Amino acid sequence: MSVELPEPGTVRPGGRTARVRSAVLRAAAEALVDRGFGRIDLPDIARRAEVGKTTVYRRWGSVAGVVADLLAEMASDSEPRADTGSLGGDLAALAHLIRRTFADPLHGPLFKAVIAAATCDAEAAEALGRFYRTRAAEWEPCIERARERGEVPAGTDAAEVIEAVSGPLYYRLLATGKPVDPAAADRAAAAALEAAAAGIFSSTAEG
Amino acid sequence: MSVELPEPGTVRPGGRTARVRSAVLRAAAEALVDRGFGRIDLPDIARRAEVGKTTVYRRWGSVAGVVADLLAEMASDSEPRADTGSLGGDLAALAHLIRRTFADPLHGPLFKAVIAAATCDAEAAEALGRFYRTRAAEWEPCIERARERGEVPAGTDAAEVIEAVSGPLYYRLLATGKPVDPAAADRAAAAALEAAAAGIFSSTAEG
DNA sequence: CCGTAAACGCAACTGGAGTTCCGTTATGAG
DNA sequence: CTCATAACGGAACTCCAGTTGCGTTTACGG
Repeated sequence: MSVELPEPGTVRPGGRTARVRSAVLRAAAEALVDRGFGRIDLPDIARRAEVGKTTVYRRWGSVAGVVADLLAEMASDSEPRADTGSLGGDLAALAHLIRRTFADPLHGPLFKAVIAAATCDAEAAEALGRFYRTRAAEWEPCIERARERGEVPAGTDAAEVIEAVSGPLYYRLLATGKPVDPAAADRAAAAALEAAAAGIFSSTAEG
Repeated sequence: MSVELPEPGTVRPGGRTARVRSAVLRAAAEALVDRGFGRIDLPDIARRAEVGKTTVYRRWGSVAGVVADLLAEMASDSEPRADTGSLGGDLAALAHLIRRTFADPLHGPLFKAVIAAATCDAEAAEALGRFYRTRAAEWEPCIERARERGEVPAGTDAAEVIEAVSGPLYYRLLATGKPVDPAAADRAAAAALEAAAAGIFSSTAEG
């Protein structure tokens, strides 16, 4: 008697269904870049994707839903982490990766859109959280190697270090509007390194 | 021959005009809190404010416009800065001020809404930038006093220090979705202090 | 207190976002 | 290859956000 309603696209995910999905995600990225999150709607995306708008409403339901799916797609091709031989070098690499992403004419607007979507929609927020957990796990070995080298104390929390590097750059992008330039990236990395070395991010540190 | 078009509300800013403005801003804040930036529109705000929707369209034009004005209003009642006698104490006070703001059932959602508006609308972005410049100027004396006490080197940039404290907290709120708890606030303040003391935010520091 | 015009607000209109219905295409199991 | 049905797409519909026109209220200068 239970009525099962599987999400459209989950039972027959191949062929046309897959083509439609990739067309919609590509169209959404394009629309986000040249109009911004606040100025697009599903008919807009459907037109660009050359797909029936009914389909987009049925499978994604809202712009935020499409963005959440787009984000899941982006998470799958994760950037490789650095391995420069020192924590300072690795953190600088991370900071500059973030900076370059923001400066990129494609990915910059996309990231702002994704953050905007996350503030409006729980599903998008969840997708964004997953994305950053994945990213943090990817870079965790850098901190582990630094611990082995004795650059940071045992018990240093990798996620905290990454947060300290990323935070100021995101703050610039989203809050103050100041440019996220190379100098800002260097400072963020250097500050995080200094704090990590001092044991600020170590759980076994002074209470 | 030049056609002047003053913004509505600028020529006769008193009496009814002022009442309408405060009613609209109050209604907008209420709507933002219990529906979120992505789910409100101007007719919604006009209904809550018991004001003609024509008026709201004429004076503010869009939800982002209302949010920008709301932000300007919020900036005017600026929080007082701390003066605990040590930079560590002052930065911790700042971090906890931010944390309490995010946790506040009124201001928390409001801040997320404001950031979302800034990603969608240039005017809102500009208003947000002004807000943070004001906030940074307000707290700048803390760093100045720290320099006099010899806690940080000369040439330490106050805005950079504030950015280092605030950034990780905003990153949690907007990107990872991890809770902005007291421990996170303490870490952010401690990390910024460590980096500042090491001269990372000093313009005269090692090149 | 009066008069001008700034600002408001009602009502009627319009365009398009979001929904529903149903016929068509084509996936994937057998 | 065949068939059941998942998924798509056109078309028609509804509803309301956003706009316009115009009459009413009222701030504020004199």
